[in-house]
Amino acid sequence: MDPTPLYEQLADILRRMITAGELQPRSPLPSESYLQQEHGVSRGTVRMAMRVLREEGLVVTITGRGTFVRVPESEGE
Amino acid sequence: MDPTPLYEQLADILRRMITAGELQPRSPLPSESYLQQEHGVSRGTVRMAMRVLREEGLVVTITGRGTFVRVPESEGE
DNA sequence: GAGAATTTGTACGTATGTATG
DNA sequence: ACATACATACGTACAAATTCT
Repeated sequence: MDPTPLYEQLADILRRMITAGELQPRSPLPSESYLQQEHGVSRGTVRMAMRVLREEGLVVTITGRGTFVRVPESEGE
Repeated sequence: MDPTPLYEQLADILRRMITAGELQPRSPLPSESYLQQEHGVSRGTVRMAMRVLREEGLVVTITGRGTFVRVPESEGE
């Protein structure tokens, strides 16, 4: 029952890369189009995963730039 | 007793905004995602309400743009 | 500065599955 | 069986911001 949704699975993968230190603070996550192709999911699904991480305060997204691992000390950046 | 379905209720609200002139011809209706959050319903329910209004000829929807109050004189626009 | 390419943001279209009354 | 309502997941189109050539 209730298999974990794809966007949750993708969020899990990215979350681990962050908490494991593979992705350092301020470093960019792979772009949406990359993740889309790499994981064989739609852009909407990628964006849902990103939203999960944003809501957890793990990443920050900037239009036209990308999504970055959040610096712990920053409230707004 | 069949309480009025949510999508009918939402259609009623939007229809009133149009007939009351709050929403002028060619002006955009609130987006699906906005209505979704604002009324606490799913996107499917919002879309059903929109379909009702489209079938009544009250609004016209354009992919990637939005849904607009129909101009009375236009058959196809 | 101009123009193209990249990246994220927003909006609608469609399909499927689940649950409830 | 059927209508309602939700969630997930695919797609297309267009807009905005930034970066690169």
